[in-house]
Amino acid sequence: MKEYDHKKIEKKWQKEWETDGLYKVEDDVAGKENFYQLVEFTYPSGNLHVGHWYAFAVPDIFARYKRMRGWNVLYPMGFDAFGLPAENAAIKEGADPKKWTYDQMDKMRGQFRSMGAVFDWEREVVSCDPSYYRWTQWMFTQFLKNDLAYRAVTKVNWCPKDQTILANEQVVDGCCERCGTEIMQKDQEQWMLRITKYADRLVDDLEKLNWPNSIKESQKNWIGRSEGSEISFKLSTGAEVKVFTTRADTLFGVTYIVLAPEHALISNLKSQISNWNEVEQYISDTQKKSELDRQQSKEKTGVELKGVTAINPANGEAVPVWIADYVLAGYGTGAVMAVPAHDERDFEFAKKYGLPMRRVVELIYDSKDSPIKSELPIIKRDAICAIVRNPKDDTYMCSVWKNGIHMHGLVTGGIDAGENVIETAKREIYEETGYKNLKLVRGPDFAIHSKFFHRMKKENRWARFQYVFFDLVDDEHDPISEREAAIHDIVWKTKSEMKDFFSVIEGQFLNTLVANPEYIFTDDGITYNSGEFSELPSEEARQKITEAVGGKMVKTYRLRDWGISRQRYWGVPIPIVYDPEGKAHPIPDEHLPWLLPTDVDHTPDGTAPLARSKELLARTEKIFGKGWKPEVETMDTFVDSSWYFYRYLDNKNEDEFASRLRRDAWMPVDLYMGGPEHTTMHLLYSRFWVKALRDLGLVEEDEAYLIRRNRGLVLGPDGNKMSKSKGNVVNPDEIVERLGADTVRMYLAFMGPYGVTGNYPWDPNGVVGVRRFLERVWRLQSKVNGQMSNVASQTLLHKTIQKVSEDIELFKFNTCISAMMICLNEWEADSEKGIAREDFKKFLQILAPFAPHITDELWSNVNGHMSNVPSIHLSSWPLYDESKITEDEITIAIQINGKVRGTVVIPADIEKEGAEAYILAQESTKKIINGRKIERVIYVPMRILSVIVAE
RNA sequence: GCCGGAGUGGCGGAAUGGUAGACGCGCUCGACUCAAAAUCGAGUAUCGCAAGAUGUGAGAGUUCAAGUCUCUCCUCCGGCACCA
Repeated sequence: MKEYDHKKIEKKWQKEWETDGLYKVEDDVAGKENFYQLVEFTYPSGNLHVGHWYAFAVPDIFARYKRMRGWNVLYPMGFDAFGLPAENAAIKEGADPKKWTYDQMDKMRGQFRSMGAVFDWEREVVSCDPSYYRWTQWMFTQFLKNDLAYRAVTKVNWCPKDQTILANEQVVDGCCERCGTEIMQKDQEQWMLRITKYADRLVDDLEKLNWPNSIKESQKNWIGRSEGSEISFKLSTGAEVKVFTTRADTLFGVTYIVLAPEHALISNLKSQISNWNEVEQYISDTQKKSELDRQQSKEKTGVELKGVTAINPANGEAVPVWIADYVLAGYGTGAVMAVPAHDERDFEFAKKYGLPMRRVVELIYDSKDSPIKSELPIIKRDAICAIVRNPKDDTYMCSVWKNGIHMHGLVTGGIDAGENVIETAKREIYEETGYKNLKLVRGPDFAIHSKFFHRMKKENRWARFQYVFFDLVDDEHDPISEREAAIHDIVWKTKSEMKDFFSVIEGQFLNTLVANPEYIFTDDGITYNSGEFSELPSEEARQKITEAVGGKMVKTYRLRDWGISRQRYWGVPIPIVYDPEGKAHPIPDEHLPWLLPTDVDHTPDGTAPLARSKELLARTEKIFGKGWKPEVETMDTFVDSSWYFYRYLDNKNEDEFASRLRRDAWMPVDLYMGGPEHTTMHLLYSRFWVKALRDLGLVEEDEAYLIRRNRGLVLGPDGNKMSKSKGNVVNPDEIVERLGADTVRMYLAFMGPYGVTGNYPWDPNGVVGVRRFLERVWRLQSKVNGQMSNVASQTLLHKTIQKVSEDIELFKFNTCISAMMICLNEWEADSEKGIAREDFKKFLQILAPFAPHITDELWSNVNGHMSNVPSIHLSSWPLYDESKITEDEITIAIQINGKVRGTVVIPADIEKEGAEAYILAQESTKKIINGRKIERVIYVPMRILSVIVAE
């Protein structure tokens, strides 16, 4: 037997597969269903790193498995070849971006081939190729004609280092996602795509996708839909301000309104504003602040617009109008109504500037101790709840009810006619506890509404307890009446003890109140002090109040339209020309592709390099006439990747981006595996793109990716993210050279489950472990003989087939490999008997997707080239035989009082009742039970016998 | 702060509510060898000589039985964040 020579074997089979066209994919194969598996096409960085292997070689296991399962699988490959990195690298090396990119792609194709993946290179897609971007341009013109693309002046994110505009999605913490430079805000005209038109569908359609919850939630967060009301406030000047609020239920609590400094109305009010200088100063100060500064400044600032007031439409009250930069111009209506009693930010602002607050929503809860009885009427009461602190030891007065009527645990009582809250509280404290020297420290302010059944009075109560806080002045107290003494005891509890003492809601609320003197109530509750809208649940109040003041319920989104203009060279030219009047026209279809000119110095200087192209201008004038000017901006590369999966289907089609026939054959993508970094960018953009194409009647589906799985990250051996500066980069070429592609593929699959976002350090020893496994498989061929397999090894094999078949469907490649290792371990331990050829062949088949080269070699070796199947990869996935998996004997664990004390082996064919008696009759069981009285027996077939005995 | 996810040996990780730590790495001992590597065999959660006890971020709960279910809390990762 020769040694396992991975180099020779891998080279041989890669060549063989290519010669035989083994992985060429037809669109329609009789008797087979199509399966479209996708991974994001890669950027041509010029060098394949471990991340690429993890991204492409591991999913290849699944693609190969699906093929063996009888699917016609398309798992294509291509290059996302436009964009900044190529351009920057080219500039750095003084090379032409095009040449540089094509050179890198050549290098990478060779590296990709060493993976032994099933890519059909005939279908390759290259986004910077005119045959591709012709369709990117065409789609843009279609969007333009259907009002999905438009040109507008907007605030844009400008990266001073890369000298280009960035999409919101490309700005992270106020810095450029790519180079980390702090971005600037700038007004600029650019081409926009109307993604906001799809905001609702982008949220709602997530429902039907088999995607991880985390991606769905991230996309929802990103879109940031919030449902609220738009309400108009009339100003004293006659103008009107619309505000957006999600809390219309608090409208009666408005004590001022705030406009964003950029609000368009402000300049119109100039003549009425008495402190205009101050206002103007504030606005210009705000404009000078960078976005980052504005986000990070915690201290709220603002200026009152003196001489102007706003009328609260709910109660006709005049309230002051302020401008402040905590209100964002770009969200909602750029103006808010301020309710300091129920909003943290308004509260902070009001506190700083001495603005009043008014509480209009209170907490309400239904008692769980004593729930109301639905057949009885509910009687409302005003009541107090006294919180009495002993300042000496910081404990609080609580009462323990002796007769089980416990409802509150504090001193409470109804307010009598003509009595005020403080008097009531003092009277109740005296009656119940005898203490008489009290100092009022706070209240009455907060109130909570409690609905409960009053057990002594036998009636339903809806009590509004107003909280009053006292400190004990001294310990002096009188004896209390016998009647009071009979129902409760007074105990003193610390803050933390109180938490456990009360029912959950009450305790939490109380603790918050006690701990935080500045607590404000921001939750939904029940309205109060709100005129005819009082005592309504928040939800209901929002609707009724909005309607009553002539407002409307609206949805607002955080998502902005997608700006696609880039002032760089290496991208798709935006297919637009301007006539002599400056009006934009799409380039007609017959002039597409609208080629990227080559006569350009593309050193970035903040202006679009295409503006310097004589070639482009000349072409424009030649086709459209003198005075016409070309658009000089290029497109964001996220446009290219928004539709690339269609082009794989029909990459040579010159008449359409993809024919209906091909699209019907393959779309939607069945399985999309990729990186978590694409969650709110590529995945959102391309979902929008597909929906837009569908609305234009260009495709059938409105979601392109049925199943999405995000992969994890491979870290360096030191547990850190691989980076050149840390010197922890693992070079896959070197490992492939030394240990083989099969080993690298399998090791990456073995590190942990695929399709979950986890981080796995690359363990150099771990790779060797996988290599050892393959060597042992290799050596096992010498034990293969033509004999019938024995029962034990068959049982093992079929269990292994079952485990691998099940786990591979769940992308748990790690446990598949583990199962195959177990099988090999046991076969080896028992190897004198030899391995039946048929068993070994089945084992190779389940290993084939993981290690395609070595298995094809061994397959041809054990078959002696006599097989009618020339490659193992054309064979069918072996099915396990249920009858071979069942064991004759099973091991049952014996549990005594919940603890495992031993095991018993029983014949597998004993019925449930029989088994119980059989196990109990075993000597070993009796020994464990040791004569104790059996009180209960629970038998779980195949697993465990749980015995409860008297101690 | 809000939303989502995760916490298990020295490490990566296994465990339909049913014998926690499979499999791999590492480590220890042994065989082979002049020696080393490779390979093979035995062992490897913690404490304990052992019997046994303890153990899945912390604490409660449900259950005959909890890594798994429920609640509270802590830590880490991802998304959003002065978003009204």
